[in-house]
Amino acid sequence: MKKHQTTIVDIARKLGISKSTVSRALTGHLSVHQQTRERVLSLAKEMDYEKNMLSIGLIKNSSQTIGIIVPEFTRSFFPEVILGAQEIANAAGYNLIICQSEENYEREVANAKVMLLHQVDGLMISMTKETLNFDHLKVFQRKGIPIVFFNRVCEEMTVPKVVVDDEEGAFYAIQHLIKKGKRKIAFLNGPDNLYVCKKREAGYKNALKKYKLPLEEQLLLHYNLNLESVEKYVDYFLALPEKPDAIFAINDPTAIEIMRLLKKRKIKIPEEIAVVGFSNDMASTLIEPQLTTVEQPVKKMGQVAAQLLLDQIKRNVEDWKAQTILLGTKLVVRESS
Amino acid sequence: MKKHQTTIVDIARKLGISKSTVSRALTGHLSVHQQTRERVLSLAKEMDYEKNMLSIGLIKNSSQTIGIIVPEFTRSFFPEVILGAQEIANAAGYNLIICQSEENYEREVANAKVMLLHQVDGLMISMTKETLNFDHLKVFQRKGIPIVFFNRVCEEMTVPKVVVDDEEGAFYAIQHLIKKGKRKIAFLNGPDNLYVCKKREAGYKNALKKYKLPLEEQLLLHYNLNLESVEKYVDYFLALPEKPDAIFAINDPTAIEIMRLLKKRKIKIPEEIAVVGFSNDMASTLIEPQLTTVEQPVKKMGQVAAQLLLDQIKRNVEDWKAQTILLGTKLVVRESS
DNA sequence: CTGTTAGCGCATTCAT
DNA sequence: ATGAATGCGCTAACAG
Repeated sequence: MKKHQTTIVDIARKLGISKSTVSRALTGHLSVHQQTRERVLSLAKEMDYEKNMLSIGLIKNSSQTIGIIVPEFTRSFFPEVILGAQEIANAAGYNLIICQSEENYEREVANAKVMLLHQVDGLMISMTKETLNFDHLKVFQRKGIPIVFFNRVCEEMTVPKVVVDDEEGAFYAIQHLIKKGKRKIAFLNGPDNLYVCKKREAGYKNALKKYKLPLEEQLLLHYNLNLESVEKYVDYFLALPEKPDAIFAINDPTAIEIMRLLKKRKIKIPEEIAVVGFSNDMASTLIEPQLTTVEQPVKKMGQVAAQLLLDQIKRNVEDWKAQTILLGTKLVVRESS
Repeated sequence: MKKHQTTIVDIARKLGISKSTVSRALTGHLSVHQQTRERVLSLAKEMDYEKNMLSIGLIKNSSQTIGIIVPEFTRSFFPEVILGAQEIANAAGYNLIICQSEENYEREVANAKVMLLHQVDGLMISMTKETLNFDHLKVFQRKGIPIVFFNRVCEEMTVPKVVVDDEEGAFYAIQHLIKKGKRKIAFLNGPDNLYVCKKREAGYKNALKKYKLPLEEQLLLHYNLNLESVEKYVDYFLALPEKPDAIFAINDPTAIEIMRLLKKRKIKIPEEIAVVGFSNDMASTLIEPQLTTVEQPVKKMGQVAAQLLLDQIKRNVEDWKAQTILLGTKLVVRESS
């Protein structure tokens, strides 16, 4: 049980003045006698006084917090996004409540509820891979609480979104492989309800088309992002009458797993099969051969999303703008291709 | 600007009843007419009503949130601790406010203030490597808000702490190297104001002593955990008249950096120099050779710390118990030793 | 079973 | 320059 916390009333009583004056002194109001102000400030410090944001939030109808919901943060991607968001939010006097949905729709719904309970002033979210119903997010719009999507965005909601230019990133990755002489380029994609997956698939197809390579169905596979199931897809590729000479993976963990499996099967990378990932995780320089991958401006994504959110927070609902920001990618060529 | 949010008064007015009844219906109080309850619940849903935790917190003198301050979470360690903490906290109806101090004392102080402002019911913290003054944390004790330290703990504060048994972990790591025939075992340690570093150093010394190996000053170095400076320590080791035949690193990132540098210098691992890390980061299986390291029960650390905190929250200040929990480690032998 | 009243900590408006 | 009064949204004690 928490103790009684020092309040402005406690300070007022000790000083024999009214709580209004204490409040004014504490908030830096001009019309307070210099001496009074000093007495208040010094006593406040002595009594370990801290403002109570709950009560201020109640008055201001604002908690000065921003909610962030991410699928996970055991990999480096989301933590870095959060880092960027925190930078911007803190500078504007906002704090973050972070929740992990753990790729679970029910948890995401629960998280959204938590955000509402805590009166967040805005929400940043990257959805789970299984989220198909968006009622839990539409509530925010109805309530006039702005939402910004990042990375995993919702197509059917017209709110600001921040994504990397996945299509372009994938295009350059495939183009790079083609220029390296690869002709049978497989793509182990993620689930096709995810926007990023659709976009990267579009980039993949565009590149094949531009270089007049056939789009072969058996080379374009979708999987559920569960690393344990990568093996069966790799084996499928290897069992094809004409093996692929390159594999493009939907993300770095997938690419790294593919490389591990190929190495286990004594297949030379990149000579026999080249591998390219997406996202430039820290791990991509640690493995051998080092992974060629598409770098995303991850921290910037957090910064941009947070800034968009802060902009919306200041505006009236009617003035909300639903832009989608595309952040550029960069192909980092290493040894795996 | 956020819209007006539906309140119990809005519901009460529409239904022509008092707000107390609405409140009772919403909190599941028994003494509410079945029909009234249903009308309230259905209208609440229709109007997107959500409770306002700010006002409840104000009444209950509790925000139902727990604060967590960590130095960073770009590496997998802290995120996983948080994962464990969140599991326990959520189950008990608490939410998390997470702040990163970014290894910066000033930020840590600012973070602590944020926690106070937001009326957290308890604080979990792993300090920055430069924190030497603890006034910003002692305030919590004075205010009756419990603190639990984990990983990077404060020796001079008598509060619950959760750490892995660093001494034992280091001991087994060194013992393992000795049994592999290594005799000149270097230790690249972190700053010696950190408790973990002291403990691992103790384990290192104990092992040498037990196996009657001399403690050589030039083989025991302290560095500031900034990976960029690892190179100069490695070069120092390599320039010794008698090179070490093994290097024990304070953590996995350090070990991995050491391996990178050794490989660059064409030194065979583990034949010429073995390397052992500490923490079993995800990356340790990705590099070649795979890293031998001391595994810590990271998620469990978060769970235990959160549970200790919840226990304290329930208690009166006088009944707080300051135990230090030691979590066991496990040596994971791989190819680097 | 329900309504009335008070109060959580604070900012703010209206007095003085 | 200061005090008194009001209200943010809600729960709870008290009164019917």
